[in-house]
Amino acid sequence: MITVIIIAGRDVMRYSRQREALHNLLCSTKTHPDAEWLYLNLKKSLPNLSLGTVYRNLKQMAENGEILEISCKNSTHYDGDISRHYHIFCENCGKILDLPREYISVSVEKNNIADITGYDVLFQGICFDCKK
Amino acid sequence: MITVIIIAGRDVMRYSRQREALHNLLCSTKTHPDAEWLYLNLKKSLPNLSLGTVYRNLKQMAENGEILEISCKNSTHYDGDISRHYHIFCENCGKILDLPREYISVSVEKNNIADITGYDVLFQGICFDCKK
DNA sequence: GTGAATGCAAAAGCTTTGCACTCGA
DNA sequence: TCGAGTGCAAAGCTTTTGCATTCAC
Repeated sequence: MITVIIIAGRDVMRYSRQREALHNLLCSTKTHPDAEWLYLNLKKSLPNLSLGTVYRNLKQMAENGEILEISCKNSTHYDGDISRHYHIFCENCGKILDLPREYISVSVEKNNIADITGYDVLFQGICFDCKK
Repeated sequence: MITVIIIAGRDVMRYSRQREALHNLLCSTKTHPDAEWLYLNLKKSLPNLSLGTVYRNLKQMAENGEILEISCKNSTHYDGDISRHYHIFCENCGKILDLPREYISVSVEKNNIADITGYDVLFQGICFDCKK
């Protein structure tokens, strides 16, 4: 008899300087950058960094729930803040801003279409900087 | 004295068989297709149709508010139903389903971050078909 | 007739992937 | 040591664009 034990959950992950730097940078900025921006900014401290590594790690961290992915017009942005909050896409300058939870209330009733496991609200608007 | 009158709004648009077919197809399906699907399905009745034309018209119609754009993981989907409703992305099969307005309530309070002009809620979940 | 829209194909993003090498445990 | 993670470059997708041609008005 053969017993196969499948252990669910993420694979063992080794420490990597690149992934740590990526996570640190993402947590220290509020600009919701894309992969390209992260790559260019990390190049300063990690000159050998490659874009493939950035994408690989972002994908991995997003799957593990360590960071958030924000799907926006034709490109993906990332957020190191995984607390429940929402985003506003400024139609004028393209920036993505945080909209804290207290401004919004969302309630979902039971339905027979799907079991809802989560949701994301992306607002459109004109940010305070652009209004001026 | 020179008077310049700027007329806001969309440019004059000529009728085009391709655009009409695209809009008809989009309004007659509930599957929230992407450009590729629309292209392949219209090829049957418009054999000379090109993918560039599909993209050009989708972009144009979305800008005019005639159709909706749904930004999803790494590709854009479209919806011919522009009435206020929400979407569920099934994490199992990848389908996008409609979630009628009555199941959801969203309220946004005044804030000093941005003037909010609209929003989109994308739910994640497991659809009824996949649950079975 | 005029120029908006098309078809085609090339180019331009963005993202993933194969492979040899490096480095963490 | 050994295999997960990296760097590099090529490939894969999706989307845009330039240009000659077609077609709506």
